[in-house]
Amino acid sequence: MAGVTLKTVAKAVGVSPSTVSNAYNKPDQLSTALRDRILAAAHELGYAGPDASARALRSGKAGAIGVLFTDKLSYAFSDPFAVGFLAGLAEVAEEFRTSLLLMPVGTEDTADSSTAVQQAAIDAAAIFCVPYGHPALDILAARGLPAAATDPDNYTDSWVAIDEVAAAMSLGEHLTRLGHRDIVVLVEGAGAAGTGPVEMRLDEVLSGNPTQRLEGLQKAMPEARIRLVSGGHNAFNSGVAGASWVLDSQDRPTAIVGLSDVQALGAMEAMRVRGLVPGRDLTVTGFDDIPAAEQAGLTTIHQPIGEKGRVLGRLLLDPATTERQVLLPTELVVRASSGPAPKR
Amino acid sequence: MAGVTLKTVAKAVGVSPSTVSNAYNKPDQLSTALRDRILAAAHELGYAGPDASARALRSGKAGAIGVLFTDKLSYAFSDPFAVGFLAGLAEVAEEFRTSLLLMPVGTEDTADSSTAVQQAAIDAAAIFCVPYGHPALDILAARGLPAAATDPDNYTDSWVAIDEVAAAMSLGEHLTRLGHRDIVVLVEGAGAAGTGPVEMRLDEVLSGNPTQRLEGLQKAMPEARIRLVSGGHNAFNSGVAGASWVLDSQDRPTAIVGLSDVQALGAMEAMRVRGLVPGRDLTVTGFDDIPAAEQAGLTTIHQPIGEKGRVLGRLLLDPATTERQVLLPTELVVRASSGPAPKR
DNA sequence: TCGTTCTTCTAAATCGATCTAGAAAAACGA
DNA sequence: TCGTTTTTCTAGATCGATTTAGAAGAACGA
Repeated sequence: MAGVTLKTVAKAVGVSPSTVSNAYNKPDQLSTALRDRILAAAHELGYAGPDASARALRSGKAGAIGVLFTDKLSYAFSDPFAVGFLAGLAEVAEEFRTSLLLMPVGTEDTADSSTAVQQAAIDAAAIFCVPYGHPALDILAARGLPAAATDPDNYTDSWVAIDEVAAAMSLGEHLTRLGHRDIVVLVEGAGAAGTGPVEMRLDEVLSGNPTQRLEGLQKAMPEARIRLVSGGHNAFNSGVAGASWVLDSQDRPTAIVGLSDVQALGAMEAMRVRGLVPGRDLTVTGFDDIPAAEQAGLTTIHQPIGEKGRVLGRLLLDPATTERQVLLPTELVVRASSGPAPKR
Repeated sequence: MAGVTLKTVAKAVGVSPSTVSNAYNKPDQLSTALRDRILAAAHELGYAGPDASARALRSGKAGAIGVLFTDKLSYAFSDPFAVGFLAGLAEVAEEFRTSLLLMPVGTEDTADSSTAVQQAAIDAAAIFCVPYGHPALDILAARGLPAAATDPDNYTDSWVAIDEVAAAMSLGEHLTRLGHRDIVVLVEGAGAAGTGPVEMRLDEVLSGNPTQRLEGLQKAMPEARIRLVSGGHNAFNSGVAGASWVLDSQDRPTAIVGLSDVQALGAMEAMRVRGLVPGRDLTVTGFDDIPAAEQAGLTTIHQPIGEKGRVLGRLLLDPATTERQVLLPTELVVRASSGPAPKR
């Protein structure tokens, strides 16, 4: 069973290894009769076709693109935004007969993160929300693989993104129009588990999307008091925790802005538990417009999540795509969760 | 930049290729001084470390496990059950420093499905809800890779599953107790897109989970009239479509049983649109207990979704795991969507 | 001082295919 | 019939590393 290679088959049939290889890869390079004979012999010997690693080595094509995540891989699947993005990417990958290799790169640890990125047999890499300066990016760069990112501030010049600042501004303007002058922003915190929600300073916020979204908010609400609170990493529960902490404090804002929809949905849940109605008692807004946002009636910034994945896929796989940098449109979607600030 | 290999580095430093290889893989096989010199030279030359394909070929380890899906890859991400399973699998994969290679295998087309399964450089395969007899499984078998499945009736003797029949029976008994004698089961249909919902015969239902769940239902409800309806593949929209068709028909059942939660949730949506209240006007039940089921108040069969992935991961990666076949527990979770059948 | 054991390093084989260049045979045109 | 093209097949180099067995030198104990 084991140890059956091209050579074994070649010897059995009485042809050269090259011919057997051709039987699999270039059917028009040999007569049909011989090809059938080879395939039959291969089947009989239990030969499963050319070895993947060997083929990858020789031909230089791995038939897979890697997807880099900062977070643990398990988070990736719990985050609807990531899931939507992956679905889009997968669609294009399928089209090009390419598999998707998911690679967690850890948050900061160089030694660990390197292994996956270094050892992976891939043709190209999709960089999904990995902050600038992450060690894995250097490793990737060293490999010289084509890469495309979901942020313009990444090391590669291929990316698909949205205008985060402008999007956040339109949200900020919406809040301003509604009269909000005192808001709390739920951000993703570095905070270790168990420490509970904490108030953060602007400079503590990691780079990437969050910073730009904050920047946009501040620009659009220059007169507002903006506080930052983190309930943990980017997840529903963190939103619940962060918002609960805010709601139970002596100093409630008039609006809670989740920097992602999942956090905002968590905030809505925290309100529900306390008998508060989003949009009436307190305004809650999100970011991204994941499917659940619509059902929950969450005011948020819509961005074409699946399309982001699809465009990135084409950036990596489709030679016909000449554009290297794609900016997708966003739109403020006003739903029931936002309402006028109560008079003071 | 390109063409920098182990040899290049070796020549530059003036050592043998083996030594450079050891510098990366067996640091204790050479002096620290030399190792540093090698690594420095490598960095300077822009060498990104041992080539993944070559390493995989020589050492026989790809550092990845493949995940086989029947459906299109993009569906995998839209299905909460799949997502939960993947999250669990990913957790274990991470632990073992292994990446996940997602491989769609198409529904039936041999030629197409083979490519991914054949070309993938993987150490083992996770077979996720791929029906028995699927051509990709034969290809996989021929490769002689370790494999584990989410169904006991698959070709490999490693699997993690639930007792589908028993689980379905407990659901059937629940419905019987509530007085239901006329039910419609929403099944996944082969139906091409655009054909609209159709009534199906039992023998038209594909093998695997669905058949067993139906079997359990029938066993527990011998006197009931059980009809099968398909609104398409396994998705929310299909549930909406199938249920709408049923609700608008002249011959409404007293209960709609989704063979998966997403279908059941679709059915609830179809009811909502029509002003019907699940549990009062009509009973709706699901299967799997995905997160959304709890929020929606859906009566369903709970199964440990994430754990299923974790166990499968250990089956494939953890040499310490001796068990080959794991049966996970299930539980009927009664929520608001099921209620007594109206008196006739 | 001499054999013995470590440590450090290397030569050459090997993993399993694909590719290039070209030979042998068959088909073709005039 | 003879050169020319096309079809069919092959030899041998090559992709880039890892591995095995062992050499050279250093350290060690008695």
